[in-house]
Amino acid sequence: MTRNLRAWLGDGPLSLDLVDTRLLRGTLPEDAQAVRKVWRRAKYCVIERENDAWVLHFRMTGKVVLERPGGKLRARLLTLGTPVHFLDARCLGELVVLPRAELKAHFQAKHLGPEPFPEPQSAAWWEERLHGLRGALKPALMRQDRIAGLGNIAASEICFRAGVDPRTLVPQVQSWDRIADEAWAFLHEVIEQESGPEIHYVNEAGSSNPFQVYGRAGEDCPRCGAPIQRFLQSARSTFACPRCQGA
DNA sequence: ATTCGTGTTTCAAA
DNA sequence: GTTTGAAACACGAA
Repeated sequence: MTRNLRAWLGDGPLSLDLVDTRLLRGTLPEDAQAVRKVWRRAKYCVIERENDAWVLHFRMTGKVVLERPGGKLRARLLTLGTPVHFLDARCLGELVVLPRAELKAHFQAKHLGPEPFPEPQSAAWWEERLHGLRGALKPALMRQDRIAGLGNIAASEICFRAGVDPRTLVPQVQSWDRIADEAWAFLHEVIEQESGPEIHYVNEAGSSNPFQVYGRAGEDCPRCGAPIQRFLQSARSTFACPRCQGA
């Protein structure tokens, strides 16, 4: 979505047409300031204009699209060209407007860990990032203050691809090398997969499930055919293969 | 007809 | 310091 926004917004004047006021945190931005830069940090997308910055988060169901919205429209991003629609069925997403000068402090306050992508990281790096945690691996992978940007789906998929039981306690994890490789591979693949004009979420009507285990409880494991299990970890659904992952 | 569950984060409390 | 649970929200499915 950050790539799309960068292309769609260009570097001309940008204005906000706020449809649902709950989306906005902070005061209404000035009209028509030029876009300087569009970038991503963890799951936040940042649009820097001349004097301010818009920090977007899509939470569970938010997305930006170009085409006429089929979903709940919460805001429009207006450029000289085609408007960009911020859709969000549940409206848990947010658009934070703040002076550009406050951007650094804004992110520092979030205590986000380093990025696992696009630069690949080593086995030692993954182990070090989760060092000191005593709980299960999968919730640990989702700790944004340790490693930024992995969510519930990524955590399940990475554990599966690495052949590790998501309930393995972090101190007991052996295959950091597999985790390092498969985490990068998953992120790379899913970003390529989702590239295009619109993100399609798994639960939306008519969308297919591109994942190997997520959302596939009861289906056959793509590697060994055993039925995929679903269980809860920290109140989030985990999907795993009982045979491939010893789960 | 209620309850559940949901690509997330934050805050309080155990 | 680490881990868990609830809340913000809307809505289809169980």
